[in-house]
Amino acid sequence: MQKPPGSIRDVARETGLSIATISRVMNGASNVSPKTRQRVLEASERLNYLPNPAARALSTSRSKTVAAIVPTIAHSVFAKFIAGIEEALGRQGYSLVLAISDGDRGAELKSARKLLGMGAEAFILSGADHDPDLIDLFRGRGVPFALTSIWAPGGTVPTIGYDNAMLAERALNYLASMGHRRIAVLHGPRAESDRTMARRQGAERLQGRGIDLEFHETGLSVAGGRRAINQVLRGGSLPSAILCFSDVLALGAYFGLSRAGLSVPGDISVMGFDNLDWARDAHPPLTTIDLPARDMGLAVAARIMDHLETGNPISSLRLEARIISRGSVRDIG
Amino acid sequence: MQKPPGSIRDVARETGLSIATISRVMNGASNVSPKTRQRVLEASERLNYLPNPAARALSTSRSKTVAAIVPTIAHSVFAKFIAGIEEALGRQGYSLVLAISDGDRGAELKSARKLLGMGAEAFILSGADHDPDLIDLFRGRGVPFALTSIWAPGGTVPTIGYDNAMLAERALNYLASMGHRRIAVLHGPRAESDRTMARRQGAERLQGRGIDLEFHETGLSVAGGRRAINQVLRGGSLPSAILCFSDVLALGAYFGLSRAGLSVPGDISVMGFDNLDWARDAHPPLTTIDLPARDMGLAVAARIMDHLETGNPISSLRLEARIISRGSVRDIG
DNA sequence: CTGTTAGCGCATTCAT
DNA sequence: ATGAATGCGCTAACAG
Repeated sequence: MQKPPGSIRDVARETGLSIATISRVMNGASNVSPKTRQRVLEASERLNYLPNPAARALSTSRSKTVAAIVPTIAHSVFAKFIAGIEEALGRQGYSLVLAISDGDRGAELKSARKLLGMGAEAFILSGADHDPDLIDLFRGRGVPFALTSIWAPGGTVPTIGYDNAMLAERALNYLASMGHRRIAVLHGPRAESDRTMARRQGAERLQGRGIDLEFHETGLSVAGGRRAINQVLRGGSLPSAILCFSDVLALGAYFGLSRAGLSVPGDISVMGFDNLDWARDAHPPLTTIDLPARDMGLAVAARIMDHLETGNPISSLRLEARIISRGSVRDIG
Repeated sequence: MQKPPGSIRDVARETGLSIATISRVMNGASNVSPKTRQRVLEASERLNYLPNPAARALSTSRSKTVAAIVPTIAHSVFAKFIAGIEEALGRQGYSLVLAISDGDRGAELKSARKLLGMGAEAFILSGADHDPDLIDLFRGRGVPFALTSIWAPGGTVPTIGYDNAMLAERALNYLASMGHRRIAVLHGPRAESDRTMARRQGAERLQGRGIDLEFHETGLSVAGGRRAINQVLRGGSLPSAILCFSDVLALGAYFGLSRAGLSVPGDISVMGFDNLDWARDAHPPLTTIDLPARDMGLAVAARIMDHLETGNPISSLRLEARIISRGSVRDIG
């Protein structure tokens, strides 16, 4: 089928040099005379030569390939995260192999097996919830990996992300500082995401302490946000603010409220989580928590590559996320 | 660093068989006695053995890896597209290596070189606009590739996508059929996307024929849509409808119009392009063109794998996209 | 600075 | 149904 690409020997023959020298040039070794290097480069160009990656990988037992398994890429936080990973890896000549698990532990395990079998050297996972066999698999083979979107100090595995519980608590405190006492919290399915669970737990710490919380679990989508809003509106007395554990839900809330003829923040305040691209340009501009998804991608990738090259352990990292005050929360204090 | 994973020889030793037999079992060859197969499988399990992908690739000159280079994954049409590719590849044991070009031809070329050098067997590109060197590179090495998001029959390269010009024309015809004669068209930077260009050209075919068109080129983002709306509003007489060449722009339009106190579709109609997840749940629900992004991903992946396995040429495919009438376009006819 | 050589781990003839 | 031997293309010691 494929025309067999030229091998290192062809270049050696063409230049009258040995394959070792060609190899040196292709790997940027220093101990090659400039003239020879030049000659080799030209010949490679002429012969359209490119080192065979499989042979190289076999010889060095390095593939320079890192795998990421994410639950979805449809939500742009993940998209940004992936873009960050890809950018960092690319800068150092690494490649990204991607798999999507749809939040299913079994699918994740299966993907991991496949990717391992394709030569991935390290893995980037999301969240803390994984098939135990997965972790065993990695441990057993000494495959480096890191968990992201969470920060769980003390554990034995490196985590690079945010303190979800704390952020939720802080968001609620912010709303409280604006005078809100009765708050509805919208979030996605807890079963699908330990991040969601952590946020909810963080929020629950405020329960009672003068704050009245009502939780609404719904689908993690605009449709879900809208449905949840309908529920909220059907309730007895309206909350003065709505905290959404994702901007996607907040968008659904916007639409639902608009449909109901309620104005934000005049009638009700809305706060999000993520700081998606459109948040700034929404009407009204959405007050939300800025999650540094891209930075998270850059950070894991950097740490993983460092580990791969130096053997330094992958250290955990807590990323800062700050509240961005825009127009969707009214001070009723 | 890494504990050296067991090799085929370890399994051979453990079972007292030859490496050839182990290889046969690992590849599901038929000519192995069930008992032996069983024995091998157990030993592999026990030794935690996994065939070395590099060695396998070197021996077979197949990596079962397909590369996709997309301009971005931030827009969910692309995210869906990628998800489709990944799903189809995964089902057949292929892996996806992903690179993001940010719409830059040079970056795309560079990524392609890298991915080729990592063993990608085939490439999935977006649109028709690429560095000539890229195509030469593929041609020169006999690397299969396909262009997506466009459908350009007659060309020498396989294209799998939609007829962008025709879709734009059809969208405009739809608006015309609803009585709209004065229409503003919002679109992203033409320089960055030949799809945008094609759509605009398709739209221009309606110029004059009783339809009055005004084009607004802006950033491909919610912010861009909102800015463009401000421009539209500053113009003399208002158009009765706005056609956005992306739902993302339509969302910006919604916000911009809402800000201006204009109601959709009461004061002005809005139509999108993409049918993103939220379109159905927007308020009002967005009338748009449903682009089958996921199907497109499934289709390219399937065709590429078929080519890789059988040598059949990759055939082009025109995907259907239909208009979804929802509430954002009013019949003023 | 350059050449020689020995594997890397596996798939694959060719025998048996 | 199984085994022995060869080579895939390259890197890394070692030799000079």
